[in-house]
Amino acid sequence: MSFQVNRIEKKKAYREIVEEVWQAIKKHSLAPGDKLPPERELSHQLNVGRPTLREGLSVLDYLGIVESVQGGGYYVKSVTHLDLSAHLASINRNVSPYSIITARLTLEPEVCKLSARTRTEEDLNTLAGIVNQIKKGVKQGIYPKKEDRGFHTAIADTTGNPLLGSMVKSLLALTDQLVYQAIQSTGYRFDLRLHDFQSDHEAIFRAIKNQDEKEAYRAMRSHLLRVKRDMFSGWEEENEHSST
Amino acid sequence: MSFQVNRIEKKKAYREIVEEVWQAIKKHSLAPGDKLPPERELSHQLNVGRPTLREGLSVLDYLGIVESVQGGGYYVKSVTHLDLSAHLASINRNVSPYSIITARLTLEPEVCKLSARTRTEEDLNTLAGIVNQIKKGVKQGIYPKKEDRGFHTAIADTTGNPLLGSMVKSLLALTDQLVYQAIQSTGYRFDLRLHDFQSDHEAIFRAIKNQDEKEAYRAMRSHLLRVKRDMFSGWEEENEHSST
DNA sequence: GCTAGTAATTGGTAAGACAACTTAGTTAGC
DNA sequence: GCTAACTAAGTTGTCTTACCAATTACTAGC
Repeated sequence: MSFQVNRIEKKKAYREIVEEVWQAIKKHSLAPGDKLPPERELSHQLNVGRPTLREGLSVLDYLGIVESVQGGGYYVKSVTHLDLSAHLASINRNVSPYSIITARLTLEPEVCKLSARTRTEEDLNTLAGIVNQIKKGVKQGIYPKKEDRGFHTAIADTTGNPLLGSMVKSLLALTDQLVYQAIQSTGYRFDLRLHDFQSDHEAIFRAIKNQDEKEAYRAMRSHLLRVKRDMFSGWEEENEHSST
Repeated sequence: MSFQVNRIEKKKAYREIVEEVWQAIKKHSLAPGDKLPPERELSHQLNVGRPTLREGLSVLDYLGIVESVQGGGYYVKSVTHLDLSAHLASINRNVSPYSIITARLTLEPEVCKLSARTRTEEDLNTLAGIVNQIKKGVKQGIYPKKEDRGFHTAIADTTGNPLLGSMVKSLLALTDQLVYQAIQSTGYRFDLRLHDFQSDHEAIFRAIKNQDEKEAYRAMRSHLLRVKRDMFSGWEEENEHSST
């Protein structure tokens, strides 16, 4: 056997473009909302042809990292994570509301438990703020959806694990998308009992604050079970079996 | 408020190409390993220019759904899930081996527990086959990596939940990638005690077979903890803190 | 079986027509 | 005078055709 050489991998140009732009965003050289240079200029800067540049930008566009508006330019979208699930759902028909809530039930209680162990005092402040905003919203009789999502993602972030954060966020994005679809196509209305909803969140927060792992797990699980119940109340429960 | 109209969305051509090809794969008109028509021909069939077609194919290539080899053609890769994590890792520096194993520890025991509840007799046969192959490999003193991965993904699949399957598979793909990187750059060698490794798998299988949810959780957790220990033995444990 | 040459195919570039948006300037109405 | 609506020119993304380079697959000849 001859000596081993590392395979020289000539990266495709479009991949380098994807990484280049992504890195610029990661390094905050490009902030959400920023405008990228025009195609003609950028292709010259990167020393690639315009069609090649467009291959890279198409990937970023498809992934939801940038947005192109004809005549306007390319704009950096605000992404805090790589949301793969969103377009997975648009293509994969096997993803049902039931499978989403089951996945959340599998993942989030454990994440919550981990959060109770790893959360810092600073994390606690963030969470407290969100819980307060939720309380305010509920008082006005509205469902503070944005804050709800924020609460769940904030917990995932307190674990300091980017993978867990990404997974939880993707599942939440999927939830939004599918629920929205259901409302659009069937007029289905998701009836949430706001009061329980709020006390659930407070219980979860309290457990994380007290670093009570067991209770954190239990509280999150019980919360999601309630959401699941509310989602499927009056619905055919056969969904359970068509969730392959 | 006036009547509601659906926004007329003029889809970008490349997006239609992505969905068209993806659908063909989903419908099994295109099986893994199949060769796509040449760019020029396909672009003619789809009635688009070649650079436009390439934008779509680039997305599919980046997502790992197809593979292009220069001079060879485009081939459909065998994807059972959308493996986004691989690219996430190549771009996101925050993903450390530690965060991967932590994510696995968070997710897989719960998945295993769920599997104990939902597995069918057929699933059991599949798992038994894999366990047997692992035993065979261990007997020969080799680490049956492929079978190991197969075991974990098979368990995820028995839950019947495509999201859980996708998440577990992505984490496994990430593991492979990062471990490979570590070996390449530092000469690091991952020393696994094969015997324990095998008995772990048998214990997990037994628990799932007996539908013992609690034991399934415990067995998987203990298995992953062992893997974690073996991975980091002799390594600076400070990794724990740089896993943001 | 091996090799060398040829065809097929992807990788990448260049230039241009077109469509949609932006901007600035102009006009109409108050 | 001031604002709002229209207009026209410039900017920018969208997509096409055409061309060459690099790599792989194939075939003929030995």
